[in-house]
Amino acid sequence: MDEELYLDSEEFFLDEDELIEMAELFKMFGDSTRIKILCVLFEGERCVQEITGATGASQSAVSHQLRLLKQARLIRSRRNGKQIYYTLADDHVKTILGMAKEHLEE
Amino acid sequence: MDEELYLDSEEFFLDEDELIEMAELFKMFGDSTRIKILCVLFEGERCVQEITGATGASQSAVSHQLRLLKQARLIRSRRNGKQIYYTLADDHVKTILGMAKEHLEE
DNA sequence: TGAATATATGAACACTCGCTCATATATTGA
DNA sequence: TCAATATATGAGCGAGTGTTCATATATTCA
Repeated sequence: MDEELYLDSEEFFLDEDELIEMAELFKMFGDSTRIKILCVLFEGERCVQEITGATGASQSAVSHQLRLLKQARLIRSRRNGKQIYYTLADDHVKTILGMAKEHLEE
Repeated sequence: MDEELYLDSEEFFLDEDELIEMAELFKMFGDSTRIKILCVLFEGERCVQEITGATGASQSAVSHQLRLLKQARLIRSRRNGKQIYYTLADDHVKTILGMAKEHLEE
């Protein structure tokens, strides 16, 4: 019930909280609109208009998803005048997507 | 609408189909029961009973999730007598989970 | 063959998710 | 201050998800 899962000799293990955190993280990658947004941000900082244009989703849909991505700490934002600019929070996002792509290419 | 997303100088890009495939892949990691199952399989081949015991989920729940993981080609199965043994399909699973863990530890 | 065991499967349900639509908030410039 | 622009937010919906419960299928062994 409350046991930890120990993973091989490299001491990779997850307790119940980490498990849930990890599932939450992956849920963020489990939607193509969000992946699109992240991919757009791979190229650098972008404002909502730009993201909306590049993804083809509605302004509202993009805004909702940006909120989720921000809550998950995958992206950061800063205001500049009327626009709000978003960037990837760290490089792991890119690495994780890269791994996934490698997996799919087999 | 139908545009591809080009990602930085490394030529990382995704067309619409790859985007959906990738989202489907990540959805598989987006549930703690499934992550538990994958983690159990990190240690090697396991039968359903063992997986059920290690995860604490019901036999039926485990079986349903194993089917999804198999459909997603993340695991393989082989029958040995009454039991069916499951294994990870490749090493990327481990790498992807490892990346996620690294991300969460920051 | 028949009981016991291991696993899979289908239906049903509560819950979650991503979207749209309408509207609110924030900022700028006239 | 007011209109225009950029973004965020809340309600509501249709679709999808993970579980349980009951049952089906497969295999072994007596």
